[in-house]
Amino acid sequence: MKNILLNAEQKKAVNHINGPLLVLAGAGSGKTRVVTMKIAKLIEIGIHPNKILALTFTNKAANEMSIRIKQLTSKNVIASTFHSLGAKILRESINHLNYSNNFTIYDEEDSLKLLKECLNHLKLKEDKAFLKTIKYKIASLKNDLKDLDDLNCSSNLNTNEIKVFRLYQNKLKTCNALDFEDLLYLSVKLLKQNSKILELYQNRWSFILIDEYQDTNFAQYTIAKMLSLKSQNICVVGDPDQSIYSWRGARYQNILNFDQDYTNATIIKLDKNYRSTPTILEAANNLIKNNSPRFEKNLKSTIKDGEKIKIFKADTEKMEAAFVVSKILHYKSKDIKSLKDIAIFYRTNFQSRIFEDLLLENQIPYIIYGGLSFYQRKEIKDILAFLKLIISNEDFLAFSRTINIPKKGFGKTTISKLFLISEKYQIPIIKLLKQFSSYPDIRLNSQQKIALKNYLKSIFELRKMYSQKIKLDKLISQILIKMKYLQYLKEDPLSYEDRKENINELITKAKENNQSLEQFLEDITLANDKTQNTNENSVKLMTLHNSKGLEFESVFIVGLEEDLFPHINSKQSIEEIEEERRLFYVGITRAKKNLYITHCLTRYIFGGIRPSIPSRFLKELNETYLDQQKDYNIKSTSTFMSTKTTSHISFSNKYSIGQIVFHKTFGKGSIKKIYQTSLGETLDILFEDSIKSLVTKYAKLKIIS
DNA sequence: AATTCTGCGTTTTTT
DNA sequence: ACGCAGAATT
Repeated sequence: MKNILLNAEQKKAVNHINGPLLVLAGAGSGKTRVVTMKIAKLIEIGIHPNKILALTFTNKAANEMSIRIKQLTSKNVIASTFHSLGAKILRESINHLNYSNNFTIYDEEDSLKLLKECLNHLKLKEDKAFLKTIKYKIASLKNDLKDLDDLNCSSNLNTNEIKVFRLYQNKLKTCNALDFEDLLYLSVKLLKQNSKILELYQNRWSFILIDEYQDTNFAQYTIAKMLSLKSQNICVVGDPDQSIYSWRGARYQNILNFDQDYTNATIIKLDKNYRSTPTILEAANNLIKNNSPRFEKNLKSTIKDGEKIKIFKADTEKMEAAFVVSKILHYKSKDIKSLKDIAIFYRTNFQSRIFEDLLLENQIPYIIYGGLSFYQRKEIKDILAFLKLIISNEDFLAFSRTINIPKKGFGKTTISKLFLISEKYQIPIIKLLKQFSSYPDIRLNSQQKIALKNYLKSIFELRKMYSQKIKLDKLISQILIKMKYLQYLKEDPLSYEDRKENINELITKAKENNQSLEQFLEDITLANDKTQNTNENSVKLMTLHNSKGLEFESVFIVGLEEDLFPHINSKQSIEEIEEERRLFYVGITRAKKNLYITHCLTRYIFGGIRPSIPSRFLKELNETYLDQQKDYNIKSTSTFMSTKTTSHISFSNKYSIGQIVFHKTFGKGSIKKIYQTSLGETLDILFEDSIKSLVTKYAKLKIIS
């Protein structure tokens, strides 16, 4: 054990074996290190790896932890999110709750669609605001473990909302599906209801470690509590000042009350920061003091002081991006920093676009973390829906998504009616349709009848192939053929190339997959792999929320404007403002050496230019740590501003063979062939490892030489 | 009843 | 600028 690399407090935490332990760890104090080293220690003293359960908040964190533990001990330890843990427990044991073990998991979009179906069913207006509220309320009730049966007295739901909740829960069951919250809610229900099962899991994991404990909600807190009740070996690590998920039910009180929840708890504070310069850290400490009451920390840097924090006031969001990109170009051109050490953080996803444009113009590789995930794309979800139908008779949403692909006269009304009939007879939707002629209330026109028969025929052919153990990637290719999916995509030529490319990527991922189809689908729903390409040496773009747990040499936090950050929807209460402030605190403390903070005087938003007021948080940063940037290298900006205009200039002779072009995902490539297709001018381009055919009017290309 | 058209409102953060 | 829900059209 390389305890030598740990300080006294860290060692204490690592060497604490039995009994509840709370590690209050400030930003950059090496908390994840402590968790991984502690696990290594447990294995070293002879605890079987299977007995250890490490819980994290994101899949990325879970994966990283597994990898680090593997490196340290060459053993596999289960590191997962609470949601994956829930899925695992329920997959094994949900039959005790009268559910089927082969349930599917509905993501946010699916769950909203089902909720819409409920409103329809109850003849309630499909009002967007209402939909959002009810979704939020249902999620909150589940996260707070409120029982559906005593809703009337305890909840703030009106009678209509209660009806919707009931119906929604019923429909989920009809579809043999669970939503995200169910994974936690039903896990608790199961563990509470069945002491044998509880004991089974208590015995399975006798050491539980939880990272980012300040972000646990009541359901997660309860799962942890129940599972560790017997062994009492629970170690939680976190920082109340980094609690940024209260809108998802997180309660930072969980970490503050730990010593009351677990008697004999040992508390260890880590207050040495190994990440940031004193300037950055002091500024962050100062800022967070505006929140009260807090658990006072005295986080001290261990590094020699560094540059001041650079503040830049831009006229427009374009200038803001230009400033950031000019700084990055500066670092790049002088080889001062590698691109992978640079990150840009923003409050909302839509802010990323302008940075993307400018980075692309300047041939700076970048990766966006988060945003619309690959698996949330329409075409991917379509294919996944077909896959779901291969293994499910019940999944109504999968049916509803696919029945009209390609268009065959099935509209919303007909589809909803079919669902109601299937509910009425309590027969799974696919089974019902297979013999629709024996149900007089299924009224279809002759075109629909033929189309439905063909659709089902294809589904059953696919099922047959599946039962004959066809490879997953081949199965997807078969879906494309049988369902005429690519032809369907061509109906929208503007998006065709992109979507086809995404499907190819899905096929590639399927090829690498060695697990069951069920597991593949579950992983995709829960794991939400959002990384787009693998170029390590690229600038990272992400929301502040996504930045938690990461660190970078140089960080740009952009858009420090009232109503954007703090966000306009988070200004109702002091609590919300304080959470926004914690979010800023998280962002600041990600920076190791250089921190830039920018804001604009005007911003183009909702299709119009609006004046922006500097964020209140800027005033909360102590002047002594700041350096106002007056100007920046305009020269480089104007260059790329002009290239932007030239890129709009005409097409005919724009490209020639042998030219080098740059593409966001594929990188640099040379043009091998130019020809016309039905979609217009098309180029075959040789990229690093492959030749791609790209249609010039759709693919974003930049000519390099 | 489905598809096509059009004008309106919309954008917080994520498992 | 975009998507989506109602209106107009088939």
